[in-house]
Amino acid sequence: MPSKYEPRKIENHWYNYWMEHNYFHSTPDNREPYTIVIPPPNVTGILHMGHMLNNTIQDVLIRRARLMGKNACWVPGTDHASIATEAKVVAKLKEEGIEKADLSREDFLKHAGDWTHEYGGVILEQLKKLGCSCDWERTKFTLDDDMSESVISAFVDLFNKGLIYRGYRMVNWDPEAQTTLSDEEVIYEEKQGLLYYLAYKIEGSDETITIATTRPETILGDAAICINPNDERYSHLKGKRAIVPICNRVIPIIEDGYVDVEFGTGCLKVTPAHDINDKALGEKHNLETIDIFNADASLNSFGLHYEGKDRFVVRKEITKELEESGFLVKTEQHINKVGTSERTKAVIEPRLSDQWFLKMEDLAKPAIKSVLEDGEVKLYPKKFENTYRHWMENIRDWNISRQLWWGQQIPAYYFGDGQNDFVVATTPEKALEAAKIKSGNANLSIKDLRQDEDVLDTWFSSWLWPISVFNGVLEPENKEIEYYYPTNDLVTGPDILFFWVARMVVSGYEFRDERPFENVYFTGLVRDKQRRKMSKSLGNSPDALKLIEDYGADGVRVGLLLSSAAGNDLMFDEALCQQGKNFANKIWNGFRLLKGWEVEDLPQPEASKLGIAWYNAKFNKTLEEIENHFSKYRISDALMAIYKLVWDDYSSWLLEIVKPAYQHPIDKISYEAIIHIFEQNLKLLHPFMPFLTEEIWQHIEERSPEEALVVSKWPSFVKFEESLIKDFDFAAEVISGIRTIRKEKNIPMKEYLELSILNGEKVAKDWDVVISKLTNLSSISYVDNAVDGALSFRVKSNEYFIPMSGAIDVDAEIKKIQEELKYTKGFLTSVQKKLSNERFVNNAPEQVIALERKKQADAEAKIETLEKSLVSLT
RNA sequence: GGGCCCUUAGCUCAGCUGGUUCAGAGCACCUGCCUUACAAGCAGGGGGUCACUGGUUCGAACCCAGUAGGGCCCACCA
Repeated sequence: MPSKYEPRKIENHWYNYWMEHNYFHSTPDNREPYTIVIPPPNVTGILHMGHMLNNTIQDVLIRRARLMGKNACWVPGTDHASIATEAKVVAKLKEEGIEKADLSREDFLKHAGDWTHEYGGVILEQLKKLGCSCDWERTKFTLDDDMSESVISAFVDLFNKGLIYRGYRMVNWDPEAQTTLSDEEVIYEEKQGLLYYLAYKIEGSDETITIATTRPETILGDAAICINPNDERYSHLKGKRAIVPICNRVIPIIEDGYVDVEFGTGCLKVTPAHDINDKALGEKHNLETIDIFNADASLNSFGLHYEGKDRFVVRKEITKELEESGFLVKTEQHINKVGTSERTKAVIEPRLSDQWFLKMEDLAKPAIKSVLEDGEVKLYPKKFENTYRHWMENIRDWNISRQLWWGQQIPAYYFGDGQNDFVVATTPEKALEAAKIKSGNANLSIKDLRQDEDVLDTWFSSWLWPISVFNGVLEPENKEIEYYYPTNDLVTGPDILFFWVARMVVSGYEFRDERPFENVYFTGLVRDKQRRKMSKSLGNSPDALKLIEDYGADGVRVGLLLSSAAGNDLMFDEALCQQGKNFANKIWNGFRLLKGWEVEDLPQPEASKLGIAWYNAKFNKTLEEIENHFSKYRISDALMAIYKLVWDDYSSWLLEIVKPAYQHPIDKISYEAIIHIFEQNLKLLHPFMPFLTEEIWQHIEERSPEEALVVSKWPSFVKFEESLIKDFDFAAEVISGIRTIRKEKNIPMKEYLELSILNGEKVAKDWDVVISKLTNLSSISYVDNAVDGALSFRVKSNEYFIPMSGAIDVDAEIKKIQEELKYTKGFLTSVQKKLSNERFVNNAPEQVIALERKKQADAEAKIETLEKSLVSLT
């Protein structure tokens, strides 16, 4: 057996083994279900650190649930990610010299489908490398036929309920992807820009009026100049008209309290087509709306000689022209917030267009109540409830249409040119039926129907995910959905709280009248050591598969989990994976030790018996802690508790206690107990380190497939004697004291020491055998007086002596004791002060007072011991 | 502009209901060990005015107020 654990050799083997025996597959049965739906990654994405963290946590939860005898079901899948994927496909086609505009919708979808086939699902294969125990037979893709049908059916349902409407609104336009975006998909960034002061001539006079704008290129779409009615500087201009520079259009000067007299010059230009506020002003004052942009945000014919040029190019050029013709008064530095597309990074343009919206206000109500009042859905960490509340209570209608092809096409069918000449139906056939009725024209045919060109927002499919993966939209009463829904835990990043989590809660109540999940665990962002976000452009994101190669999947899992409290960002450092790998190796070697033992029918040494009894107590105490951590989703704390249990308590203490002398056999009773203990440890470790633990488990003895660790049983808590742990801790202090003396005096381990013990701390002497074994003592004796010519140390009020041949530095001993004495006296004083404070004695709970009394007694006893020693030394 | 959160050892973070010797853990660091499971290891050790100021309390890392610094979310001010 190699002395180093070699993960590469065994990981694939065990993953295949688990798959062959179908351990990850779940079907409804009598057991309690435990369900997680994966946050579906982009179908063409590759595994990054965020996925690794996120899915490791899910796997820990699901594997633990499986061990606890629940029917664990983890549904994997991918998301079609319409904007991102379509953008990638468009770019790829462009490279091949094909323009999207030259393709038919069908051809484009075929290209996109092929692309998805080629790259899609890579990420799922990578999850397998990480050890994720998903039920792969259930793998879903948000564009699968049944998933799409669910989406369409949900759309029709909401439309029929009057919750979906079509509206001509100002929306966020991504000129690069040439689609609208929801408000959530727009990211505002502060950018240093300029505030341009432009002078407009007043009609029929030489006077000018100066406005301030950040967007001089939009003057060609101006519909008015607006002043504050209370602003006396401009009151003489009321009712007059101004002339827009360059295009020389005459526009009214209007008044509105909206204008802030403090900002800029106190008057502004109104461009209803290109600003949401201006649009409101335009409607209020009945202004003309002049859209000067094309879909790609280049100027159209209203742009005159700038037609065809991008808005940012025009901004520069028009500034120059305005300057040359004297309209530009001045410019000022100005920081403004610029909206950019989450996906393409393009600067967003507000744009008026026909879009589909979902009314959110009423839908949000049960979702607000559920999370914030009833606690039916719990967020971890809790602080996200505030964010959730704020968004939900100020929710706005959701723009669900996208001007893309890659996605579910909106099931609206137009039969005429009028505003209302359309019907909504799940299929063209049904649409035709409806259209015949609505139009009153029984001769309509399918050919007369035009389906809406737009597709639905990707999130409009993923918000149904926990329901649709179990076909709960199309068949609301099927066995699967009734069994698995509501799911238990959701693990995801806080960045999609609004996009996805909140909307799933909404859809859960709308479509099933029930929460979609009980607990939401938000992971933090994975950052690099310098706290920078991991990103492709920075190149600071390590290659996930390479990490698994280098440290083993278990090592990486442990590394990621060790320092990632829920909701806290994780500063990733490969050293963490190294720690995980070291831990794996530690466990591996613990196993090698057991394997090397020869077992015989011998009487069990007292030390082993005690050690084992103690460890069992310690194990159960730790198990209690672990359960507590899990119940609060403190996954890294749970792991750390196991880490210390296995490394410190099991390896460093227990194994040393029971380890037989070199080339001696171990007694059978101890051996069997240790094997059992080791197996219990492996069970606790399994959710975190599935590969290593299964490998060892199967090496301990021959196991049938049913006996695999992955489907074994999580240890159940057994009551334990606290006193065992206390006694051990005391003994451990004594051992540590002796080791310190060995170290200070450079006494090799091989050399025997004698130990004399003075005094009466009521400590079980049983542990003497353990102390003796771990510190190599030739004898232990109890004495009534301090021992001369010995080094000493104290634990509580016990004093320990180790006689030394050769000179003892008495002065040093005295000094040491005096220091301890000083400290203890100081401590005693503080305790006494507390106890003599009447208000403390009267107000503090009895327990606390009793404890202080105990502290006092302990300190007094210790002082007595110390003083006696001093006397005997001097 | 509004809201939320954070500041504890060199680093990353626990510290749950104010009260156990409460000032902790892991890593890093220092010292000594190739001791026959493991140097990816063993044993031992150092290290913090709990951001600052004030208040409440018998008692504060923990509660309250303010100050400084950091972060996140939301919002249409040209």
